[in-house]
Amino acid sequence: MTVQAKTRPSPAHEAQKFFFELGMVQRTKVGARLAELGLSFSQAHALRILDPDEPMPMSALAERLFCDASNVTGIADRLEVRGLVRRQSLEGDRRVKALTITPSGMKLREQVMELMSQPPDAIAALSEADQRALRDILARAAAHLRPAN
Amino acid sequence: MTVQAKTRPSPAHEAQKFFFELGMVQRTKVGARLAELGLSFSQAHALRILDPDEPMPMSALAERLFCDASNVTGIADRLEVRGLVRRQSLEGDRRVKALTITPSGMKLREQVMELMSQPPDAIAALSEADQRALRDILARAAAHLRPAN
DNA sequence: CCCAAATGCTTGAGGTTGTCAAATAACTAC
DNA sequence: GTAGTTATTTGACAACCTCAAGCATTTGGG
Repeated sequence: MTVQAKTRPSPAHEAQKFFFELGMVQRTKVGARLAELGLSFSQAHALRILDPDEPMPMSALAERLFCDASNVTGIADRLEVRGLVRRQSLEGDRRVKALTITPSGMKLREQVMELMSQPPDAIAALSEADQRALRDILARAAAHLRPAN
Repeated sequence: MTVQAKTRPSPAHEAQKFFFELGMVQRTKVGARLAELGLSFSQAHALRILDPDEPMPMSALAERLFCDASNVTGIADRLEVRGLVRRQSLEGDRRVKALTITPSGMKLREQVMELMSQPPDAIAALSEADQRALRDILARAAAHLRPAN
């Protein structure tokens, strides 16, 4: 009998491999399209997170971006210079500066949303049934993100 | 009748949203674990791509990393300084420098493989059936990556 | 054979992201 | 009101990334 080098990877492990591969390709494709809009990935992601109707404190944005608050300063700077976003001291607590999207920022945000919510070709090429099943499974997985951690 | 603001997003669009969310969380978690090993994401990914048995030209690595060749110079530099990797001029064409993993690099590579192929908690928490279905669907999706593009 | 063009890598300039520690300003509680 | 917290900023530093230019080597045509 031949040597079995390793036990066969679990379904979750194999899923992870494909997941990573798809994510990597998508990230670079999206990155290229964003560059055409003059946006970095982080800038675009920030623009996407900001609520058009509700100014968001920079610390809250940092949390959503999973990064240090000092990092948000730079990102906000670059967005503000381009007139996409405005810093607005919160009344009641002038320490916190909330970010609002300008009309010009809203226009760009639309394009970013469109671009980044587009599924990768590899997923768009799946059958209707697969797409539906994928959505449902990922929805269940994403649900596990909230409660535990 | 009420105004229907937008048409309901397609399954693929919704799947993409969850996909992105899961990927984002996983990336930061893995990034933190890699930092403990003293590796950046790019360095770890490079280490993972390198074939332990077959020296890989730097240009080939650049292609796999979806980045400019000049970028690989820096990444290889940092890996080489730490003794994880060695540059080796290819005999037959001394222009190309192929990267080989050192024994010390192999040890670290093992840990990186272990770490990065671990599925995120959110996926590990799925039922066996879901994990299997997810793997199969993603495998079909990933298959679309090769031929077309 | 020899020179021009192509190829693989490196270098340098310039920009973004990211972290940490320290500074500043503003609030809160005693 | 003073001491301690909290939100943002600043500065120092490192990694990543791209582009253009440079260097060495190889290749191909005359």
